[in-house]
Amino acid sequence: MSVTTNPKKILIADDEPDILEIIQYNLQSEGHVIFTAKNGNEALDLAKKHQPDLIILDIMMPGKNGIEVCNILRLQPAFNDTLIIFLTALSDEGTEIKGLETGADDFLTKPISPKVLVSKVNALFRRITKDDTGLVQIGELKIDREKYIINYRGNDIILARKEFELLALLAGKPGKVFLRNEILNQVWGTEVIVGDRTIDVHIRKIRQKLNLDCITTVKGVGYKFEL
Amino acid sequence: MSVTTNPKKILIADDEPDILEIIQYNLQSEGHVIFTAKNGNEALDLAKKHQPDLIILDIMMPGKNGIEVCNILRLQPAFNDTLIIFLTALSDEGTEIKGLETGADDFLTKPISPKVLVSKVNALFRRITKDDTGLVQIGELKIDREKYIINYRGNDIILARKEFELLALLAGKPGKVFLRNEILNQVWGTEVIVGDRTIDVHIRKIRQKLNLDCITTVKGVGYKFEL
DNA sequence: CCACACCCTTAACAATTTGATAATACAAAT
DNA sequence: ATTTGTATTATCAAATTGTTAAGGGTGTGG
Repeated sequence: MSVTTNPKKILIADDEPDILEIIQYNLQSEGHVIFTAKNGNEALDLAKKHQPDLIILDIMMPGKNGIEVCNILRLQPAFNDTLIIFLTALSDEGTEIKGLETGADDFLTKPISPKVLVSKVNALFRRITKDDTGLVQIGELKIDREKYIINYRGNDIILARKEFELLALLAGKPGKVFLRNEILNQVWGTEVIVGDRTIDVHIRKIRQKLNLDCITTVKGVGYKFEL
Repeated sequence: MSVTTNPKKILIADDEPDILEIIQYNLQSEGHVIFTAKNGNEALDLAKKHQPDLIILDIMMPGKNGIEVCNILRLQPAFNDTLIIFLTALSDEGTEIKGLETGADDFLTKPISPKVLVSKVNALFRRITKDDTGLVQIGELKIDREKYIINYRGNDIILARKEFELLALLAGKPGKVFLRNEILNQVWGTEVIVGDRTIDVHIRKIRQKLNLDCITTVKGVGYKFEL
């Protein structure tokens, strides 16, 4: 269970203290900030006050129930981007659909599995947080697969396609020695056949352009990336 | 069952024809465009070809299973924004968590309830569909998607439809390199087939009309927008 | 209905960049 | 010294993109 690098504000509303506690504990372990409410009205107050990124709402609560709360929130533009997950004891399809159509983003049925809860929460955050998964960083070297850019100490370095793919491959697993065969398969594909010296030449160009001793030759085996 | 105003491309992969058909039927009724695959490899091919907005993957499939397919897709920047839902017969918590951590956005367990399926799909689309204010601004460049108008430093610039769509696409994610394939799919659609030089010509016209060095060529890969 | 303007695509050729290879030099191990 | 494996460099062919002009299609105003 890793600590999230990007902590979020999460509001949990449920009338059962046990549930509240177990959810709170597990999401706090992920590094998030938790607020708890015991009923619908309290949830609304806290939501307005703290503008959480995610609200976990039990459907069955005294006072306003979860769906009512969700409806009220969704009417306010301020909560357009707020994620909402419903919680319910009933594995009732009708309720579930109603909840989703009300504007919820997901649904959890009790009994709750803490691991599933955490996974779902992370999945939702991953989607709305624009964390470019195409970005790899090793020390001061950044590799952005999406932008096709290598950046070292703030300087952009232009690599040709094969060079880029080769470096991206090696840097993807720093320390791992890639056999020449592996490299050929990954970068050139299994169809193409190229001569023995081709890889060397590209490695040389990368070393030259990066002007950085980061690719080590393992004689008779292959190459590895290391800072 | 409302018809969606914003049709999406959805790829479904499952080895059971019945499941395939029932999902296809229900999502088609919502107005979406459906592609189907019978196994993992076929799914990968179709995904590359059509760049769907959502992929529904059965976990248990001959050849490559759903999780493998997901892993492969998530490594490619072009599929960063593609939604992925897993499908499985086992209500196996371990598998579910593994799937979500692989980069899936949601999870459905068989037997599938068509209504829940549709609700979940809609919930996901609702969340990611950009709040199309129709107005995008990058630096001193304003793009009004509704009025089809480009404005740079106060001067309106008239672009033809294709030119506009092309620029709007690139400018939608500044810095990101769009593969020629991606561009073709987004601007021309998957049906139309145009020659190799068509994109270049439009790019040239945009560069000319904007008289601004904002579109960079990444040889062998594609184009990107940057101010 | 015609003339005109404009959009999209394509063909043809120019310009550029890339990637593979050969030839040669170097280094370490046997 | 010889063998094995890698580094370096220059060179050339292939791949990719840029540019221009031309033709078909569509719409508009007279």
